[in-house]
Amino acid sequence: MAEEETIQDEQEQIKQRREKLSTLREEGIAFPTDFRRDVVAGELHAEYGEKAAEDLEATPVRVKVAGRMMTRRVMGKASFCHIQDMSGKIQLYVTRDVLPEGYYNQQFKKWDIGDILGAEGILFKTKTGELSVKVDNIRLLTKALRPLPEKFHGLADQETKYRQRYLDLIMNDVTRETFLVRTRIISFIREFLTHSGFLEVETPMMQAIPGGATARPFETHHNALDMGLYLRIAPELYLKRLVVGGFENVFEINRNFRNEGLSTRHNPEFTMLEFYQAYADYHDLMNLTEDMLRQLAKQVLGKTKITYQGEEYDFDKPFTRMSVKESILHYNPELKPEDIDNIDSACKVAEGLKIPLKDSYGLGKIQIEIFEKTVEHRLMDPTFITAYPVEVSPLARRNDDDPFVTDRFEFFVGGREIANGFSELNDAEDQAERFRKQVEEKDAGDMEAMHFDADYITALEHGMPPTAGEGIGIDRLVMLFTDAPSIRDVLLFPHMRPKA
RNA sequence: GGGCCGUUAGCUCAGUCGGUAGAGCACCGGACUUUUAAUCCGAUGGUCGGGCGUUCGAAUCGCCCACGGCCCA
Repeated sequence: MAEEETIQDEQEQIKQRREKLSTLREEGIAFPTDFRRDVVAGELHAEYGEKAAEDLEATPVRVKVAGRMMTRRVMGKASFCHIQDMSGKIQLYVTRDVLPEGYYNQQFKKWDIGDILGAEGILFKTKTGELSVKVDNIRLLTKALRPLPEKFHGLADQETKYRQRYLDLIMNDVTRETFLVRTRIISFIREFLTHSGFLEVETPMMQAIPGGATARPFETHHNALDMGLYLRIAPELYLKRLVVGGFENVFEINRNFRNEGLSTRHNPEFTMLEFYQAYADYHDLMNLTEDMLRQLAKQVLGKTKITYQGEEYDFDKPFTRMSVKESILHYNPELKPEDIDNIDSACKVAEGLKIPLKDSYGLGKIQIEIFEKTVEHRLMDPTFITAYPVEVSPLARRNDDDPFVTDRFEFFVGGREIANGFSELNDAEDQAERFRKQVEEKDAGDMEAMHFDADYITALEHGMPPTAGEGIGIDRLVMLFTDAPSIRDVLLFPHMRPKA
């Protein structure tokens, strides 16, 4: 059966390449490991790209390069090819007469596009001025058995780009650049927070009680302990335990898991930055966020006007700040404050907007439904929305002047939520009461409602200093900065259904 | 979950009214010592996503399924 599949799988080109490999095996070591390069393509272009042909001739530079052969143009006794390494491409000029007798025809010409080569030679410029290596020693380091996608159109099929990301990375510069930017963003944030006095930590990915967010968790099982465990939906409660423990400023950049549907904005596992700062409040975090994102744009993209899907967002001008209620009234000018101030009129507004309501919804939840329906997608330039109702903020500190809302904000760009932060609820008794409310909702059938985490309450009872905390969705931030329409474009290996 | 679109050679794509499947690139053979989508000559390559049905005959029409994309909930 397996044999049958193999035969089916064997395309003509793969067969030919297997035969070439078989010959290589007979001739010696088919997969050598002893070649060492001394430079990568990007360094060569940076250092010698601007040099005149005469200068390169006057002081010969000898280099060893390696990479995947991406193109080849054979013209009788001479050939050009490009090899690609992590930093870019460099052209090789290979001629028959400087190689050992028979090597050019019997070896080099039998290699295929996609094979991985090591080459040694002198830098020079071609007639058209392209920096190239005049090769006098070249070896096949790895035989590729499968052909690459077509050189001109590259790899366009979305599904293959996601399922075989390595092909996408080989063929598409834009894809490579996207993931380089992703890494630069994460590096910048790590350095920014570290330099601001935050300590990077790691907290459990497997939790007995999944806390810190309202979402359905993945469940797993620990065999030796014979107990159920959950993949975390957020690190929040553990990070705040660390604040109780005296690690006053901490951050973690790591994966969260949520057992929900997939979309252009949702992947079951996604990367989150969470950070906590003691002796600070949510205003301090809004300021920090604004500062960090502005610097991030400058440093990573070299500009503060970001183009996303044809729209431009300015990170240079001060970010807008308004409350949930203000934003609802601002984007629904026909509404008066009293229309959303009590549950009966708010229900009418929601019904007018065709928002399905549940009996369990209080005024706060209804306001948020109205906000999500009429405001969220219109928050284009960077905007902080503040004063979220207590009802939808079970871990946030109650506002001193208006106990209906919390000292909380969310941050939006391009109509999408990027961050969520608040002054932390460090009143253990209030927190216990909020957990009880959540458990009631869970018992009433809300699969996303929180568990009661007694251990966390105990931690709070030991005293957590006044603290503000925030989470930033790294994937959505990367989407924004790389102009990616789907979260799958910024995840190296996005979740896919099994193919067959 | 619903709607729309897509799935044809290794890759990128055509395929008319239902009548035995096409191109470019890649690959194979040949020519060629500054090419860069190299060029020129010649040849090979197909489970048309899967299944069922309609039909003398299906890549094409119908139904079901799978996977993907976009939009909506």
